[in-house]
Amino acid sequence: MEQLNEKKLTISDVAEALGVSKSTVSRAISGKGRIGKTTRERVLTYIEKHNYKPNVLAKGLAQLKTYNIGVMLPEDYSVVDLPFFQTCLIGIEETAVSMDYDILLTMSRENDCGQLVRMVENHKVDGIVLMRTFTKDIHIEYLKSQGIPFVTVGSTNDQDVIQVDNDHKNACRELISILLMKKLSRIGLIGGIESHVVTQNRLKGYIEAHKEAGIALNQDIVFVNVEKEIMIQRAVEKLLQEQVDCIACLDDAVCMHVLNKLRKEHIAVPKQMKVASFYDSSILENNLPSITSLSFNARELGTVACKTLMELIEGNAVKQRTLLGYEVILKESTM
Amino acid sequence: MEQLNEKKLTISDVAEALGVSKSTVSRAISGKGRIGKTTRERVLTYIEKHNYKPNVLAKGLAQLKTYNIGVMLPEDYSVVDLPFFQTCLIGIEETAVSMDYDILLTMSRENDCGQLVRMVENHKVDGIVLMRTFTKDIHIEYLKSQGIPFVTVGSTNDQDVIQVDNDHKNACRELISILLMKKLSRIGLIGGIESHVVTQNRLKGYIEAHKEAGIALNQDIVFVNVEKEIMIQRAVEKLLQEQVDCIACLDDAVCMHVLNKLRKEHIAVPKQMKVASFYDSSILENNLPSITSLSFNARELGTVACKTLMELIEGNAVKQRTLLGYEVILKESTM
DNA sequence: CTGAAAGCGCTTACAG
DNA sequence: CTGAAAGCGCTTACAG
Repeated sequence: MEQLNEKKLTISDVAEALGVSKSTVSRAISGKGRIGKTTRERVLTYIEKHNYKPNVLAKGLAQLKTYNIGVMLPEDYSVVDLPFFQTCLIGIEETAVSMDYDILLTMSRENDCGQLVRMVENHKVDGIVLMRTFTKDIHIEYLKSQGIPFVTVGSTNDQDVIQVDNDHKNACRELISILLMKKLSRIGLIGGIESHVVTQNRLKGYIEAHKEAGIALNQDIVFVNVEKEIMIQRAVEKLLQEQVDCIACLDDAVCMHVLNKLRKEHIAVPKQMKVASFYDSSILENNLPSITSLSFNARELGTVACKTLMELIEGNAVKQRTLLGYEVILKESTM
Repeated sequence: MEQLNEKKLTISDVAEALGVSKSTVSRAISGKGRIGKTTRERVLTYIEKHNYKPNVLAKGLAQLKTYNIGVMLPEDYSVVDLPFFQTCLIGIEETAVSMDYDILLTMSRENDCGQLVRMVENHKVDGIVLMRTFTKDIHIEYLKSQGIPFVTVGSTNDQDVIQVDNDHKNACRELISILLMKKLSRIGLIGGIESHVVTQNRLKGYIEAHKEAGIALNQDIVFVNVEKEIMIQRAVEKLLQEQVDCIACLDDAVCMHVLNKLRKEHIAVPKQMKVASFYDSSILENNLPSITSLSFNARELGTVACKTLMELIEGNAVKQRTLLGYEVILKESTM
């Protein structure tokens, strides 16, 4: 590490110093091609000692690879979602690094894939992870048109897209089933953006759980596309009028607002109203009472997404859709 | 955009199609070197029409540049800090992209600079932005030893390090001064990690404000290194015993806990106790009462940091330290 | 098992 | 103003 100002070693330097050809050095390092065991070890010892590191750029140029994967992070996500993306990103990064890849980060907005186009056209990445999906997704359209390897974190209905997601439908179904079994037969739903595939999957789970329990669905207690505080408050008011037993929130931001509203109305949780959330961000962590919720392993999601992308880049076959598990965490708010 | 499966154009293809040399094409694109106006336009029109994009890898290899900057994000930050880093990152990204650079993202832990070393040794970046600094910072040590361009977001006492930060000392001084002028002469302080330079700067501001107001400092109402909930609760108890007029929190996570504790103790804010925070994350956004706090422009911070790094990479002189502004936002909690 | 050579797609002195 | 050539640091058929 003392090599301040010392010029970086190249493969030629190593070859010259050892009296072998560049090809030999290259083979010793990559492990590809036939090479004598002793030669190999001489090279390895030398580069170890002199801290030679190949220039990934040059390597990439020769192989027409970049050893970068692009990660598209939504630019506009809220505090609630941040920990999820952060943790997922850690999973991606760890996996990438373990395969000697790096992460090229870029931000996306729903209707602008300029950054994505730029990254692809500039030949800066070998593949891409899309961290969010829309029902009509121009990013996906573009990537498909280019034939570049990519996977999405989160589901799409597009059968051609390689995707990795938590099993939101079954997670939801299970949580709602449990609540229904607790004799909470009127479970209100608040939150979620309808154009997000995940919202649709959660709704499916909600519906299935009711079907399984033989309980009729009541559309009047389902409030989708409700995200702003005022709208949430109104939704809660209506749910109170409808005398639901429990309010299930599509995410923690919504849940937070629901809890605030209930506090204002002097409705005690869980005594007078049960509450559950389909998400478990750290934002609700310290709430009293503690909140029953679904829990997902974001890091694992990142890991699996990245591994899948790697397979894709290397031309291996992968599952078109990978669904990861979930946990139902029962806490005070539904006791 | 219809070029699915069509092979990427290279500079040779363009040269051949136009009956000129590769050098000419290169010059037309880069704008470097003498070139005839008409030739130049012919080339530009052609590449525009056929959507030719230079291979940045090859360009980089020829120039020994990568057109990437590395951004080190702390891996372990909390919900409170996330929006800050996120917004700052957006500023960095926008600036980088505008200069045709990309962001190589990596995570750091306090005592592990493995990822950083990897990124540098693999020749993957032309410069680096460190998103967080420590008083004794191995990342900084390493980068200095390598002589690679880098800037830090956040302050260091190291005079050799190019740094960009908000003026936390003066921000703090001004907020505390205002509070002191409001006849709140006993202002307790809670939170902050002493080894962070920012904490030291905030403390300096706190001290200066007292000096200017001619009010004696009282060490008994200053609680640094208090981060966990239980410790914060104890600190609040002690501050209540000491009968302070106001509690100033080093950040919003701490403030959140302070507010919870006060609520538990049935102390009304602001009636019985004023509260202020040195930070304005969105986490406290919806609090009632609204919380007086300092406000910083994270995006601008990112922009300036990135611009500074660019100058550095291009070998231009830059200010060793750039201090950006702040706002004091007075709200209900100190009324 | 090893080497010489061509090539990846660009840039940049050097001639002309 | 333009071109031929060398070079950036690697990889990889092709010979031997």
